[in-house]
Amino acid sequence: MSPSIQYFQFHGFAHPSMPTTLRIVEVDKLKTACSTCSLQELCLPAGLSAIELKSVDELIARRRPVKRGDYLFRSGVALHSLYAIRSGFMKSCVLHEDGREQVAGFHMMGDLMGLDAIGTNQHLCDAVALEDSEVCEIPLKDLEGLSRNIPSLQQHFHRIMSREIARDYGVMLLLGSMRAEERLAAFLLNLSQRFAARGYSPTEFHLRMTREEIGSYLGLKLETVSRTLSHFQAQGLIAVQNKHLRILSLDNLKELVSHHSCRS
Amino acid sequence: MSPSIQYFQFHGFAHPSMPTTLRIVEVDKLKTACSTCSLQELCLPAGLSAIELKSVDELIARRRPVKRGDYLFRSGVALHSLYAIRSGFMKSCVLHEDGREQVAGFHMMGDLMGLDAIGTNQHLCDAVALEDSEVCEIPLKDLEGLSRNIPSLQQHFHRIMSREIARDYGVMLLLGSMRAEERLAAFLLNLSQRFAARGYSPTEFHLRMTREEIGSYLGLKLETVSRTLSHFQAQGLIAVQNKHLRILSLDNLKELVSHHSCRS
DNA sequence: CGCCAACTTGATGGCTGTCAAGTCAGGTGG
DNA sequence: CCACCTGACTTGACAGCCATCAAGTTGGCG
Repeated sequence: MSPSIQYFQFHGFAHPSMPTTLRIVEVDKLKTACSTCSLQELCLPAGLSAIELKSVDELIARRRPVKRGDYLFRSGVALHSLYAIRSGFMKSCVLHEDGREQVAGFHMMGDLMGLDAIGTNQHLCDAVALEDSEVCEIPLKDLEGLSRNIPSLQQHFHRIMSREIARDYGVMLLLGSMRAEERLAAFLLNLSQRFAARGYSPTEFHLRMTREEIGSYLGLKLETVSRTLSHFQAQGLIAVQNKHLRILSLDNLKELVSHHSCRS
Repeated sequence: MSPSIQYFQFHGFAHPSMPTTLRIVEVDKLKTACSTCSLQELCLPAGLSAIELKSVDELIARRRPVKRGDYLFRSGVALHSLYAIRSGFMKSCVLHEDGREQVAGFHMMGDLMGLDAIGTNQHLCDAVALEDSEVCEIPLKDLEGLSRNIPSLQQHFHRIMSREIARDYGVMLLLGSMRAEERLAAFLLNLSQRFAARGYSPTEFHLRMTREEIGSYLGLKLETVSRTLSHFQAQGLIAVQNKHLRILSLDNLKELVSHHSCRS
């Protein structure tokens, strides 16, 4: 699928088997830099000039693979870096004191994770890879330092944090005032949009998460998610088999979300 | 209650009846500056040195009164400034396309409003005063400029945005996995904490919002809010009469939130 | 082939939304 | 000062949506 060549070193990062002082520079190192990354328009460097982009390249401490099921970070640990997802798919889970757990979001390429931890310098949620992924590690201190010199970087960073707040407002609206069908329709449309923004099909994709994780995110039980998906399929809105999903009528789904019948 | 003296001018702001070039400096002008504001530990300038504080003073474009029921800003309008609440109580409402509306948060002294608008340069929610209030207007561009020169201001601004994200995660958890009683208990405890942090009684306060607004925020109907409050009262957890509320047992309320029986 | 997690589908019950009626508080005008 | 009115609130009866419990199916993997 996407090129999965392992680069030994990027910036200040050496392969474990190498002395840390030895830095191996790959011939095509630039291919892994922000300046040549296909996600640059979605990710942190969006809107920067070529020169500024080079500075951001230097910001990335290293790229780090995260295997499916592994934690990128855990709730409670100190914040070191933010993480930009380069490839793959992740979820973030908020933990309640009493063990209650809820999926707070699903994250894909170009998304920045760890923003919630800046406030306390301590991660407030777990980040788990739902498929083999790769992230770019961005030390917060370095980012703050650089954004003092590059106003457009500073602004874009603020924009990213603000967008996260706006996204949360949307989720709050969803959880607070929508019925099961509307929630699921909104969820599918959201995934559709985000895949489309990344150059994938907006109508056919793979659900990387389980029904239970979808339910947790939407405030529903997994049985309700399953039932509702079946219902959508019976109505001819989607075609779903296991984790493979095809949207047959984007319009009808959209109508479902805005044509809320009850729970005014 | 709080001193409600009207200062004609602060920085770059003149009373309408005065020529804008004339600046009247009040004798006790300093009393209205961040450097002498009692909220400084809660608000934007938290953690700054005395010198840095003076720079932040200059940041405040003006103070602006907002009467009960008035809008501080409306969804859709361009973002000019962030607003720090100096006194009073406000709500923010997200609007769904189809007219559905939900209270996204309640805000009191020291809170910063408008953070969700940075992403699009356009406000995404309405801000309405629930009682006569006063806000400090902070032009975003100026704030971004100053925070480039004062790292601790930059960090604190990031902290504030991050805290907002963390708060939203809490609300998502509440909306997604709690039952009506737990939601309301969590809501009352949250208010209690915030009042306490501002030097008010944590156990006795005035509910500035209607039952309907509480319900909207918590994803419940106003009848359910009313019933649950009555239920709490019958159990001896609170004493409520109209908008006056007294918490009789903080511990039992806390237990309610963490001792979730159902909806695992 | 067999096991297990993930999923589907059905039956039942409870929480909370909906509808309705009545009470209360605050403000206005006579 | 009181009657009146309106919006906010309370309380009750009922119903619907979704959680819960349960059983069965599917798919992936060793």
